[in-house]
Amino acid sequence: MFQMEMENDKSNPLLHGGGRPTVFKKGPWTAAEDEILVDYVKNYGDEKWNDVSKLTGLLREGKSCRLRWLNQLRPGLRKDPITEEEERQIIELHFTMGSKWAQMARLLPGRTDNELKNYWNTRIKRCKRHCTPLYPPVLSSSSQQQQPLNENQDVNGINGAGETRNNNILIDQPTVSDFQCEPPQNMYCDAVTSNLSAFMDPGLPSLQNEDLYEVTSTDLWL
DNA sequence: AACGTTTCCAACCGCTGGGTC
DNA sequence: CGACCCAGCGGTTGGAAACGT
Repeated sequence: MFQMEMENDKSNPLLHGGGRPTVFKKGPWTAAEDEILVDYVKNYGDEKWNDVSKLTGLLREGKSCRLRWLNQLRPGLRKDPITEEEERQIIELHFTMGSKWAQMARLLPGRTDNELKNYWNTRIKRCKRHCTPLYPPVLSSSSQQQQPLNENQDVNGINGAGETRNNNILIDQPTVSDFQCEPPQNMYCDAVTSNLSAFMDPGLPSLQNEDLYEVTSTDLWL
């Protein structure tokens, strides 16, 4: 058993004198630590994270073990880059759910909440720099229509966390003032592009001579 | 080649809510 | 019913890699 092996290994730096250690290791995980954690989950399941150090001698906080397992080690995780289709889904989901990363991750098999959060933070930075909208007008304009309530919404429009809502849509995202430049008074986007692909890359030119749709700053800077 | 900037991502921190005593 | 513990979650940070000049 891995636990016995570890306890007998006097040279193992991960060992401690029994019980829960008072000081836990931090920083990047080693392959050896990963192996111990995977072994623990095989034997005890992916709950009781505070027992990991006690049962395996691993000098990691339960919290850290849980995170490592969920985000890196558990089976079924996808390691490939986020696809265009997934990007569309993330944008749509964020538009309707706000920053509910864990809920969003459940709808995107193989992706983790951390991954989605990282993606979105990068997107925010990119949009700020390019002065482009976080959400495409296609979504923004549809917000004027009835949307299904999500489970976190109350009936008042503003919740206790300071999040505001547009109709029934919970929105917690950077405000206009968070962006480096002023929002445009108006802006033209290609309405023919009813899917979101034109907005995947904010660097793409959006001005067209034909089939233009005027997007107000309200649409763009919710 | 060197340097600065941007992007990506793993990991930590602090808070919250549910369960238990 | 309050105190405590713990799992879960979202926000944030920091380092490495990639990219641009």
